Amino acid sequence: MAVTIRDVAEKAGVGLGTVSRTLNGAAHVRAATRARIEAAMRELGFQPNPHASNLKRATATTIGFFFSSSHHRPLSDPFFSTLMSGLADEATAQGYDLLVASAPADGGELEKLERFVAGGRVSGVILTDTRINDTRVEFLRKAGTPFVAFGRVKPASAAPCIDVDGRLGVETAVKHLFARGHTAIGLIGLPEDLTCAADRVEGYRLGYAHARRKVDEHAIVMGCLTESDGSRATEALLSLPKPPTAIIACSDVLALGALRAIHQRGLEVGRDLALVGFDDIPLAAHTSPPLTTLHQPIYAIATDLVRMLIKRINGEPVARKVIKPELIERESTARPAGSLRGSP
Amino acid sequence: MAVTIRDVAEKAGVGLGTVSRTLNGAAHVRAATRARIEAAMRELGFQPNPHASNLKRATATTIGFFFSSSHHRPLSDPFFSTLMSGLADEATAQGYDLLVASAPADGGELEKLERFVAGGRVSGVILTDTRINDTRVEFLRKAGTPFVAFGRVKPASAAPCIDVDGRLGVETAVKHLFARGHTAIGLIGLPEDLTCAADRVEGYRLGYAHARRKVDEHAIVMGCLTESDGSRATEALLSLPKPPTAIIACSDVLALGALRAIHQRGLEVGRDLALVGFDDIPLAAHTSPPLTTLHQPIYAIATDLVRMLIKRINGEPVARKVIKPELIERESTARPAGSLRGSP
DNA sequence: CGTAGAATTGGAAACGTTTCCAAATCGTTC
DNA sequence: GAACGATTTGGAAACGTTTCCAATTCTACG
Repeated sequence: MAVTIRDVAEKAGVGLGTVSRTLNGAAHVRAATRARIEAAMRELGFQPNPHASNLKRATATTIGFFFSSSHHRPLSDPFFSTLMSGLADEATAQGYDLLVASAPADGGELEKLERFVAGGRVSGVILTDTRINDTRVEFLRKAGTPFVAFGRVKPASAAPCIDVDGRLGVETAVKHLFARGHTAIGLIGLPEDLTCAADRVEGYRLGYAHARRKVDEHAIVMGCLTESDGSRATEALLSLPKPPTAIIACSDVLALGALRAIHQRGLEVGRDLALVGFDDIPLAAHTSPPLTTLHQPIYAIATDLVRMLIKRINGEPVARKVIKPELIERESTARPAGSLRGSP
Repeated sequence: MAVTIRDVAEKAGVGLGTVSRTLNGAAHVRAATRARIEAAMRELGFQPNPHASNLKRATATTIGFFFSSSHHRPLSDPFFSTLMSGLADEATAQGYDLLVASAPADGGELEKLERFVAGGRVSGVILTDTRINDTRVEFLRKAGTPFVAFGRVKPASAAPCIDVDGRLGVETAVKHLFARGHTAIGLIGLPEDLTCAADRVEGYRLGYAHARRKVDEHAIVMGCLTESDGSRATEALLSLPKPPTAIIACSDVLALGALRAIHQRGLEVGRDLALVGFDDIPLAAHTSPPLTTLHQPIYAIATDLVRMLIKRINGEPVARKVIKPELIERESTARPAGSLRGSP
């Protein structure tokens, strides 16, 4: 049987309470006593039993990360694993455990979430890819569980969140392309139920409005989040009677698909067509040609989410954050439209 | 305060023990009684407190997944997130929680692992990317914690594992390339402390031996696991006095780097040079040209690891598994060597 | 209907902490 | 050195389960 607080107390010749106080911040313990207790702990190899303390405290030092397994985002999206790593690193650094659960968006999501929250299994939850009318948000708000989200949260009062300003991002991209002489820009959008989807389309329209140009509604294709979706959407765009000379894909994985579709048409990105992605996954710098894209600092966002959640758990006020995506210019948009092959 | 087992017992007019038994498999509870108890549970919205049961049972229904954050594999490797998803899905499906922790391979890894294991925080651990003389294996073996690993485990008695037969895989690739008329094949290897690294090099040598050819030691370049490493290694291979006409990269991410480096030299994969990857990440089917690669069923491996671990936790015997990677032929090796531009 | 044996049931004790209150000790000041 | 407040300390009770044993209730059979 493992060594308990009682063994430590006995060995150090003190009471149970004193050992417990030493464990938790050492308030009201004389330095000499504490030293003795700590020595005893070391000597006995004492490890506090988390279950006992969780039970008594009716909470856990555990953060829950909940993601939809089969929603839109493919499992292999580098976005996801970078986020995951940031969460794990920061949670560990802050002395929290990270509990991970997945559920298909369509079925049993709330049940999973309930189990997650029930009995204080976690002290707070992190959501990602928030949706319009997100039932998870509603559920957590009702349950009174502290949570934060990556992606806008609808009743702003429900929880703080980190949101990347996709509107600004796409608008910047559109302006960038217009500045390089493009006139017809295609947009590959995200699944419409994601909060960020509408934003990005809006940014697209803003960019057009700013240039006093009229949006060709056929040049907006809504996709999902996989590479194949990107290819398909690009096919559609290139088959338009008046195909665009530039394409903005709302995620890098979509852009990778676009890259391939363009290539398969015998065209070359950067020479025949411009392409802009969104995310700046590490791979984006390494495609051929390297991809101009809107950078989201995903790892930093992940660590920040953890810090925000912990503050929230501790009852401190936390403000929502909006991050401006930065346009990373690479070769996929290097050539001005006028010099593109096949341009008028 | 939450509703407890005691409230349920009272409401259903039964004793504590009966409710508890109903919760855990309903052994020795009459159907009528159980129905009454379940009704009471539903009515009161009872959720068992996991901390209490963990404390009493001195264990948790929790699986720990431990990964090295900054070892070699980049955070964004799709390999990793696919694995992660498989673990999460299967653990959830089996009624287990998944606890995730990361630590840099060089510092504090064992301390993290200890905290992980201490006090029964997890009932078993899953490791990945096992290393030669892996201290984690040693630690877990000594601690008596059930664990399984993705990657060979050295004292085979320590734990069951799933290993992909990299030797066979690379040998197959070499044979495939020889069969297509190649004579000089470069190999981009993995970090040498990984158990799988040596295997793959060995497979390479076997393939050469089988063809009664002599290995050019300069054609073996050890890399890490990032895209840039792949580029760098490819640069080195292409700068050899007698550059290879085909390259095998020991991971798809490395192959992506190779793809770029080759492209930057003005060469084209599939036309001027053949390329084979390892992993078959989803992207591999979508590069240009699509990548011939050795398929590892990562998601299936992940779910299987979970099942194996649970068996192990329950004391059932579990055998190690060796998976044969399957060569997926795509266009990156489509053309026989004789037709390659610049071939003799 | 009685009885043995099996199946079901009730409830006390225990898991290892934290938390509270009362008791003991300390340090100051008169 | 007495008195007093502040600080430190000890330990019982409680957190919500599980698990055991003993007690009770069934079932089947003569």
